[in-house]
Order: sequence, then structure tokens, then C-alpha cells
Amino acid sequence: MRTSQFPLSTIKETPADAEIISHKLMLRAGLIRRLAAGLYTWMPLGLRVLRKVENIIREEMDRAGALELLMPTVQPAELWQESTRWAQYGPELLRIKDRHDREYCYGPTHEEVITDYARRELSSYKQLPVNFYQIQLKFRDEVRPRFGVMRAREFLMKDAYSFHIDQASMQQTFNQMHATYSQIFTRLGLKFRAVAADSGAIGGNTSVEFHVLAESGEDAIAFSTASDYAANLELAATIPASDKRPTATAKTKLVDTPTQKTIEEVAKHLKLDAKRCLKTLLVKGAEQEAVALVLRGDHSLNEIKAAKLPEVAQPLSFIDDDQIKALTGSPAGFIGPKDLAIPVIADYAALQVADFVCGANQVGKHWQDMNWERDLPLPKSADLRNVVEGDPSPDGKGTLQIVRGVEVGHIFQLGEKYSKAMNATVLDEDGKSVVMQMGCYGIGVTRIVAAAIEQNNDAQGIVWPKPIAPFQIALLPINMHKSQRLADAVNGLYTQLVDAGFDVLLDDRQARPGVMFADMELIGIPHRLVLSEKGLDEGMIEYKSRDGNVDTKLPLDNITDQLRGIILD
RNA sequence: CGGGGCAUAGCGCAGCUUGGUAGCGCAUCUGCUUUGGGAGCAGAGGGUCGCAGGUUCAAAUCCUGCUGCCCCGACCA
Repeated sequence: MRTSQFPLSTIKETPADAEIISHKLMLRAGLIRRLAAGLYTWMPLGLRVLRKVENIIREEMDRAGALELLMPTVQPAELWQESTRWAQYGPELLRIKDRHDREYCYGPTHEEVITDYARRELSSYKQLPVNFYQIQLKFRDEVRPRFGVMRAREFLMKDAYSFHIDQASMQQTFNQMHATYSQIFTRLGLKFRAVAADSGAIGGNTSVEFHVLAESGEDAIAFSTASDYAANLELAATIPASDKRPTATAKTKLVDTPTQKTIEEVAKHLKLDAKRCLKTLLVKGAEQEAVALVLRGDHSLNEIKAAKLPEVAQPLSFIDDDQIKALTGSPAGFIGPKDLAIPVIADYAALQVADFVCGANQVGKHWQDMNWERDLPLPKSADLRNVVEGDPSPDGKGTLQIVRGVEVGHIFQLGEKYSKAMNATVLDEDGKSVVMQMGCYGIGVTRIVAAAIEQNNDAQGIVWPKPIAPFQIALLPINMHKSQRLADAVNGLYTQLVDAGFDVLLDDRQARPGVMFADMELIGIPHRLVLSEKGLDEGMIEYKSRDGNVDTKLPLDNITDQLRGIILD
């Protein structure tokens, strides 16, 4: 490709709206342009990257025996009503009506459509297992689209759905997809981690997320320093302390905290560490009006864990101020676990605090030097909080570290969730009708592009991982317009490289060298060749790698073989 | 959904307080010079100042409503 026919749309100034580095660079390098909130046009240069990502995914899915198909983006409401998700899904589901006033949605995912397809097409166990996939646009009406294509409303996703006669088969394909995903992200040249996850709205049991590690990631991942354990922070477990509970050393007293309501204020007022304070949160109970959850002051409630407790009403919700007052006799800010008429559940860590401070259920009062068992009964304990750095790993090996990541893949074992609701059955060996087991496996294709930049950039711009760079080689002639000899040589070289199978971008603009260098670095082409008259005289061409590791001169003779060595390295 | 902010040339912004001829940088076009790290000079084109009302002799500027977009929050005892 020549820049005269493949115009670069680079911009020097950083767009005002862009917050994170990948978004800024994607706009500056001319990969995407915004159409409306969360909607982006992929420009020719950006699309080349997107296609390369797609192709790697496609190759690995095909290699794993999955079958590609393509389902519509617009889906009839009936299918969603059948799976009951029409009612479950909130405003994130974009609902539309056609001219006949029939209801549809723009698909945020395709479980319903594929399950409908499978129940029509699959009738025998002999056709199983089978794994269908597509690379298709999705639309999710995000509350707050941001960070460019990282959290866009419309995005490209690879989604696969497998069908099985039994759980063992589902498990087998799940394991295979786990391996396939690892292979895909490895081939894409990304630093990633597979982590245990919550399955969220898609439903089902076992699920594993794949995260590209990046500072700006929206998810926190906890992993063990000494084992393979890795989990989304939402799911990372804390374990009961093995040590004995510390013993009381002081006598309980009621202290004045006239205006101190938050843990921070109370701790400061009493000149104590927040770790010595316990906070009590009141949430709606499943049976009782409310349940008190007690946490150490420096810890934060994990709502997903709390919602799973049988005593707690789902979905988790906090009771309002009037109810707090009615139940405890005190407004929020002074609530404590002593003498409450509702169930009290304490986090494991909250039980390990002696001489603690807690609300006294009276305005302006807290208890100090309270102790479990001595001053109030030992409550039921549970894992209620988010893990923090340094917590012991739940598998008992090492301690937890926390890093941030961008979720780019998620694999689930759905089981019968959709197949049962939609009656997707096949006949088994005994001629008996059996509900199929399902797995589902997603990759955010557009998000991968942003994540790759997030992980690979410098002051000059993008430094693409080689497998997904829009071009492999930038060929830059110096003052070609002034020298016919140089023009001939460069054009010859270009043809030679293209014929050898390289993806080459020849900058044949009549631009100054500085402009060409800056543009090629911004768009992140991994290999740069510079040819000048002087170089021609010497029979040498300058080679520099975008990552800055190599900067040298190569003899022009036999250049394709030399490059093949460098590039395929 | 709650709070804050912004909307003026393709992009980034000033002008608005105190109403009166719409401006700067980048980009674009023309010419000349320049050419190994985002060139210089000279010139040119480009705007219903987000939309709709209102006040006024006069509105980008003041008032009201609407729309779009951005940011923060949605953890709290």
C-alpha cells in the first residue's frame, strides 16, 4: 500500500474527550472516529488491525473444530420472552419496533437465537457435540459508554455456543475453549491472565474470564504469589482466620461521637486505626425485615458475596433511613451489632478484632473496647468482603496480589439455562428426549484492539504487537521527488517486498522526513526501512524496529531474506 | 438514575462578566522557498455561534425551554 492511495488521518493534537491512552491514540492515529456516544466508525487503518485480530481468532476457533455462522443483529422479542430475559434485561437492551408494531431488540448477545437455531437443526445425539461461532456486532445500551471502543455501545464480538448431550461433554469443550483462548491471546501478543469469575447476567455456573493486564483496566484481579489461583476481585474468596481470636484487654465504655458518622471520622476522633472499628450495614433480609452485616472498618462489602447468603434478600439492597431508625432506634451512622433484634452476620476478619469500636444504636454514641462473646454473642460468620492485597490466598498457598485488567474474553458453562427454557432437546441413544447442555464463549474483538494499545505504547504513539499491526513494514524514501534514481530504487524495493509477501506501507507523499517518521511511529508500524540517495550509493538501507531494540544498516542485496529473518523472528 | 460542566470553522480553543463589524492556533487550498525528526513567507476559502422561543433599536453575549455530548457518583451506617 502507498500513502498516496491509503491516506493517513493522523492528528497532532490530542482530542479533548479522550481520557485513556488507547482512546487518544486510536483517534490520533486515525483508527476510529466517533459517530455518537459509544458508536465508532472504523477507518481503513483501524479496520486492518481489527481484521487481523479477527483472523487470528477465526483460525484458532476453526482449528478447535468450531463452525462459523452468522446470525442477525436484530432479534424478535418472542425468543427473549421465551427465555424470560425480555423482562429480566433492563434498559441495556435496545428494544425496537418494526412498521407492523412488532417488537424486536438489537442483540446484545445471541443465546436465544442460537438456541432456537439448535433446537430446529439438532435432533440426535449423533450430531453432538457441536460448537457454533460468529463474529458479529452487538449492541448494549451502556449507562455510561466511555474510553472509546473499550466500553462502546456497539462493538464486535466473537461469540461461540456449544451443545452437548451431557455435562461431561460440555466440560470437555469448555476445557478446549480455555486452551483455545490462551492460544488466541498468546498469538495476539498480549500479556493476559485467565481468572475465575462470576457469571453475571448470562447465567450458568462455572465461568472463567480472560483479562489483558493494563493499568487502566476496569476490573481488579486477585492472584496468588505462590500458586495458579487467580480470580476477579468480585469473586476472590477470603478464608476464616486460623489463629485464635485475640483476647480482650480493656473494659467496654460508651464514648461520645457527636458528629462522627463514618468510620473515617470515628477513627480519627478516637485516634484509632480504622481496623479497630467495625461497621454495620443493614440490608433487606430474605425472611426478616433486615440483616446486619458487620465488617472491619478498612474493608469493603462485596455485594455479590453478600447477595448469595440465604438470610439476605436478592437482589441485595440497603434498607432506607426510616427503616434504620425504626429497627435500631438510631439514625444511620451510629449502628452497631449489639442488642439488635435482627440476624447479625460478621465477616471473618471482623471476628478477629478485639477491643473494637462500633455504633451504639444511639445518636452520637459509639461503644469502645467491645469484644465478641464477652459483650455480645459471637455471630454467624461469612466471607462478606472484597479481598485486599496481602490477604492469604484461598488455596492456602501464598498471598494475594491485585492487578488491573481489561476483560477481553469470558467462557461459561451454561448448562440447561437456555436449552430448558426454550425446549432445545435431542434424542439420546435410548430414543429418549434430552435437554442439551450448553457452553458459551465470548471474545470482545474491538476491545482487544484498545487493550493491545493500552498495553503497548510510548511517547511517540502505538507500538503494535507484531501479529496485529496494520502493516508490517514502513518504507520511507528521503526526498524521493528529487531523485529519479531513488524513486526507481524504492519502487523496485516496494514491489520486491510485496511480492515476498510482506505487508508494506510505502510513504510516497512529498513529505519531509520528520513528518513521515512521526506518522509511522504514531501508527505503530513494527519495522521501518529508510532509503536515501546516500544509502543507495553505499548499497545500504536503514532498518529500525518500532520497539527501539534494533537500529542498524542492512545491505540492500538480499534484503527480503534478511527481513524475513528479522520479522519472523 | 443523582450531581457538575460543555456546546462558537474539520479539530483544539478565545470572545459572553459590561449586548453593537465573530477571532486565534492546527488542518485545508494557491504560489515561492525549504527538505534526515511534525518547515518558512505571502495569500485564500471556510460560521444560520447546538435548536426553539423571549427581552432589546440591536443577542454568540441577557432570560426560558429543549436537545446533544463530556466528567464524577451510584459503598453506606
